[in-house]
Amino acid sequence: MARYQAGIRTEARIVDATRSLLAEGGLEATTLKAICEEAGVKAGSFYNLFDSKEAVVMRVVRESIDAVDPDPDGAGTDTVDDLVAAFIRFFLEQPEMAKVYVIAAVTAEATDNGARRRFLRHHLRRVERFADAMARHDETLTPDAATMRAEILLGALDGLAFRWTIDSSFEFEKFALEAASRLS
Amino acid sequence: MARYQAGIRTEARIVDATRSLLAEGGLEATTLKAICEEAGVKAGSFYNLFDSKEAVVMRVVRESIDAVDPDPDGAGTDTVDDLVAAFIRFFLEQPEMAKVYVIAAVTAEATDNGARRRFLRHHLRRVERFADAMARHDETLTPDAATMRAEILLGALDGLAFRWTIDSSFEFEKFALEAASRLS
DNA sequence: CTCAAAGTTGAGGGTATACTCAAATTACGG
DNA sequence: CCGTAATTTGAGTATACCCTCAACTTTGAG
Repeated sequence: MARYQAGIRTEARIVDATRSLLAEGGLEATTLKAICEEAGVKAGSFYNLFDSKEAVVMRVVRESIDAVDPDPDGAGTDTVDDLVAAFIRFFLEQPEMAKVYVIAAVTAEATDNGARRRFLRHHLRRVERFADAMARHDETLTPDAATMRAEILLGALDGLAFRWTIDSSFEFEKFALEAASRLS
Repeated sequence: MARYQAGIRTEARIVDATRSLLAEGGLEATTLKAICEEAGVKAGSFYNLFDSKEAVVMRVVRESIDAVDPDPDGAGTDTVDDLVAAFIRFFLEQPEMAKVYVIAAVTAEATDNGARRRFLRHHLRRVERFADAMARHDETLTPDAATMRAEILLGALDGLAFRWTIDSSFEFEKFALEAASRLS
């Protein structure tokens, strides 16, 4: 038998609650208790719909990243500038979410539940997107050279974003754009 | 009355135990219980010598970073290459410690106990070291331009190191050196 | 309607954490 | 030695967390 509408609505409320808590107070504020209270649901209901707290957190983070994708359909029409702008937008518009992403990625290494591999896959896809855009713009670029440039540019963007998380007065956008112009 | 030798030795044992645990299993393995067991000390003794678990962890991380400084006395003789090499060395030789540094820096933002400011101060000092070394090498560089270059280079190094923490097969050193040559 | 499956409840299990403190013990200058 | 202050003990406190489960209610297709 198919799912009931009630369950689907509850799931949506839990996801919304998680997103709201993550955006406002980061991972620290996003306890199971808080999620359930915000969603108006008891713990048992949560575990009827999700395997773990981590599952819903990862889902929200993933959705947030996808939401700023300049080319969600993978049509191959995005430029490096588009991609850099999307990256900057993610960090400026959703700083707490970005921090959760960083923390989750770093700590995922300890727990071998496949989270690390997911992060890596996501990163590699992003590298590929950047490299493709670079190759489209400069046809003399070999694939390997494009990949290297993409890794370094993404590294710089990640590092500057990290820099900004520990000092919100850092002019992240300015430095990120400068880094992009030097590295693409 | 002055400190007893016993207390000084106990403090050293606790620091050693913490360093060993951090290096082997990261923050996750470094619980108060584990520290006390490894050091052969009860919890009460620990709190007679340290204000908190965080205090000893931060001390060990700081000492580890200082241990690879190419110019500990600040004589102003270090080159950009020296600084980059020291950075790479810290991550390659003490990967768990590096991860602890990253996690602590990211999560420090939530807790306002001054940890964030310490990280920022440390970063700014490093930026200054890089910028000075750049300015010494190229005297036409204005201080502002040198600072910007230093921030971007350090951002790239941080980002590539982060990249490496989620995939140990990533050729961190190769990419870091390439980034340094493109950005300095 | 019926009734099986989907969804919900909510108290509490299990576990881990950092940290405290009054009392006992030890170090060591005088 | 003596006495004081440094050190150590270790059982506990306080707390927070994620998650479970058996009983109950609601849904909606046939």
